[in-house]
Amino acid sequence: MNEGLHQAGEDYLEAILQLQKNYDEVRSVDVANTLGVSRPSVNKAIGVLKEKGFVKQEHYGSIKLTDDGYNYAIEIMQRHTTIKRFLTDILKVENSIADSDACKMEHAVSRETMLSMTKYLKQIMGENL
Amino acid sequence: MNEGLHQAGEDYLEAILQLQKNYDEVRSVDVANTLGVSRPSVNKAIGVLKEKGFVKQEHYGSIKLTDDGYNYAIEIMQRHTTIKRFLTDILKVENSIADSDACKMEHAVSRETMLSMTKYLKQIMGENL
DNA sequence: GGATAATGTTAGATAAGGCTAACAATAAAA
DNA sequence: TTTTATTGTTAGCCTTATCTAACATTATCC
Repeated sequence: MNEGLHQAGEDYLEAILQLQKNYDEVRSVDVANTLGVSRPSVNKAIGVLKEKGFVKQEHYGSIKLTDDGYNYAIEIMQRHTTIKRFLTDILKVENSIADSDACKMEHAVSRETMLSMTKYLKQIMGENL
Repeated sequence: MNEGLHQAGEDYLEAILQLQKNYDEVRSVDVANTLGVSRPSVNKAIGVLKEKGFVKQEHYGSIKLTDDGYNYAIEIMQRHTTIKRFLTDILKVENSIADSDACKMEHAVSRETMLSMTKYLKQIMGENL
């Protein structure tokens, strides 16, 4: 239980967090649309996330993050935000490319590097952050 | 033919390039040891790379990169080098972490971002590059 | 040069992550 | 409140990437 997830699992958590912020119920069809996968794929993925204790869902019910799932999702989202900001503000990468790169990089970067990146960003951008 | 590869395929090409630089014959057992996978896994992966025209190998013979494979491998290696240098020299990430992060990031970053990163690195590091 | 070791290959299994088709349950509309 | 549409679930298949076990081939070493 509660091991780390790979890219796919993290993407699901992140999508659920986003939807949870905008709507009071997270439906699996919305997760499917957000991620561009089929409903059965969501179903299977949610099953795994349930087993690992990141998500809860009753039969035919809506999807909810557990505390662990929420914390995990928040971390991924922060990574995304930080990396994207780094790419746009420091490296001057165009917005949409920065976003899609951040999507992939957020799963590849260690905690140590994330910390260094955050520190650097603060140091360079200062008030403009 | 000659489509792009995913992480695994790129890792194989990169390993082959490295071995090719250090030894005159690239054997699949060495690729296996380099990447920490089994010989059959290498065998199968090489089969795919052959189909895609990145590698050639005769039955029971040694592994060689095609021109396409070489160019591809060089690009991956350059990404690795650039990202690692960025992490160590700009973000001050510790060497071994920078290396393992670069290993993963090299497959996740767009050409555009690589260009920006290279430019930034030159600009900041100047002569010390 | 023949025994032994190392390497390459094949076959078949497993796991993750995706899909479609079909059915079940719920929600929406008439 | 039926009918219809949408959504959730299940079953079964595909692909990728890995593995082990077994066998084939090549190298190495007396």
